[in-house]
Amino acid sequence: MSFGLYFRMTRKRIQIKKIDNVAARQVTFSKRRRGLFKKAHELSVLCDAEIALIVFSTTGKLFDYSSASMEKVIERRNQQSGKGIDRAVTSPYHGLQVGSRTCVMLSKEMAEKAHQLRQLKGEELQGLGYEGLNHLEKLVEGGLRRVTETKDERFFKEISTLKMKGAELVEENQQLKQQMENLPHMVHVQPSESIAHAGSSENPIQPYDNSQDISLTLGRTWVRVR
Amino acid sequence: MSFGLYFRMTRKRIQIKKIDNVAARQVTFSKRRRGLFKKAHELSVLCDAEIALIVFSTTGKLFDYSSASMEKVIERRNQQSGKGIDRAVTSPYHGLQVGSRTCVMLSKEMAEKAHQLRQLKGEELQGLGYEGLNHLEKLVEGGLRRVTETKDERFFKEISTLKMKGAELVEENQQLKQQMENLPHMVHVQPSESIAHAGSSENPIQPYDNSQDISLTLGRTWVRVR
DNA sequence: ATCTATTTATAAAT
DNA sequence: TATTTATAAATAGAT
Repeated sequence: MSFGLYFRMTRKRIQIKKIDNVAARQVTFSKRRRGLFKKAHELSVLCDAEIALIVFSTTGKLFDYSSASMEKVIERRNQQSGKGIDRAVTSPYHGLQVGSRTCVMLSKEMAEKAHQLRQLKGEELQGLGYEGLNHLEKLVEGGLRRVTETKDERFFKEISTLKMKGAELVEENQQLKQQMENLPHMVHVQPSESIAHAGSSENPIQPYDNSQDISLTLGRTWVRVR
Repeated sequence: MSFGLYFRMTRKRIQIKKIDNVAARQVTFSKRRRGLFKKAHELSVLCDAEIALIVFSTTGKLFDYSSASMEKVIERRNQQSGKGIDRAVTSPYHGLQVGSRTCVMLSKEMAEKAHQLRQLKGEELQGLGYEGLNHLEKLVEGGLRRVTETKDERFFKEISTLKMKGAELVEENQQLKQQMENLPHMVHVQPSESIAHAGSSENPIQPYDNSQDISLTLGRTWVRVR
């Protein structure tokens, strides 16, 4: 047996996108389906979880697994995710006067606010009928839109600020270079690799104050400060 | 450090039985639940399978995943597992061999793809019922999400690139100032308000290439360049 | 949460 | 379809 005479291109990492080759797709489906069901079972046993898993192959074949009763799990989910139960109480606080505030009313209002807040986060939706859910959805969509807009505004603002600052620095550098170029060539200037710390104060050119820069986060791709 | 003085009993194989320790069980639940959902998603993408996965933790918390619409998958299963003769309804392509593609079929598929494309743009929605619209909505939402994510990634990348460029400029700036400081004070340097354009070339200090910087930028706590 | 030694899953070949 | 094997991914236990 010889080592390293040829390189195996096989058994490599794959990307998670639809497998084009039909045969390969079926093989993978078969293997991974087994793996998935095994993992589902293990999770249910190890952690005492209730699990329902339904898989349809491309060809329409059904595979399913449930730690208990499929119907029971599905029903439990239906209740939990707040479907079906349309309480007649879509607006329980109808008729309350805002002006006449007692402590009792305030605490009720507080509770209601908390409830609304949780609903905006997608919780406690059981009491909502179609109308209510639709209204809530519109509300959240609007919120999402505004959040995104705000975020984008800030991105753009930051970027344009940075561009300006960058341009200023470029200009200043050019000035400095220009000035050095125009100097009598008594001293030969070369780029220095290490930066002697300038503890100066009387220098006509103010040393750059980098006291804040220590805490500058440049994200993942941090600059190598040579 | 010494070798072989003790044997690690850790990270060993585990048996698939309910984990007694509550804390450990919760940790495992969290880890394995993530893994399970990931695998489910991968299977749906790789093999174009339709999947529904419902998990209830011991504490009663619901986690679910569906490659399409949960309700649709469940409904499809109800039909499939309940009756035996449901094939014709659920899969209109049943009986067609994938391999035997004629020109007619290809053109049909093409037309179908074009139709789907227009639906993704919000057109030609007449033929869709509740389930179809819901599925489409999920699809478009997912698309929106990915577009936003991609956009954000680029923003961040640009910002960090700009920060790097900025840091380099600052450094160069410092070096230049340092060098000037160390020069014999024959020439008095003062900051000029107007910038003479430096058309330099023989300068031993490489001029900063700002040809790209027009479209670049830099960070929030940016340096104050006086 | 983060780190790794190990186990487990699995892609490609057979 | 099952088996094999190199490699990638998941994860148990520790920190």
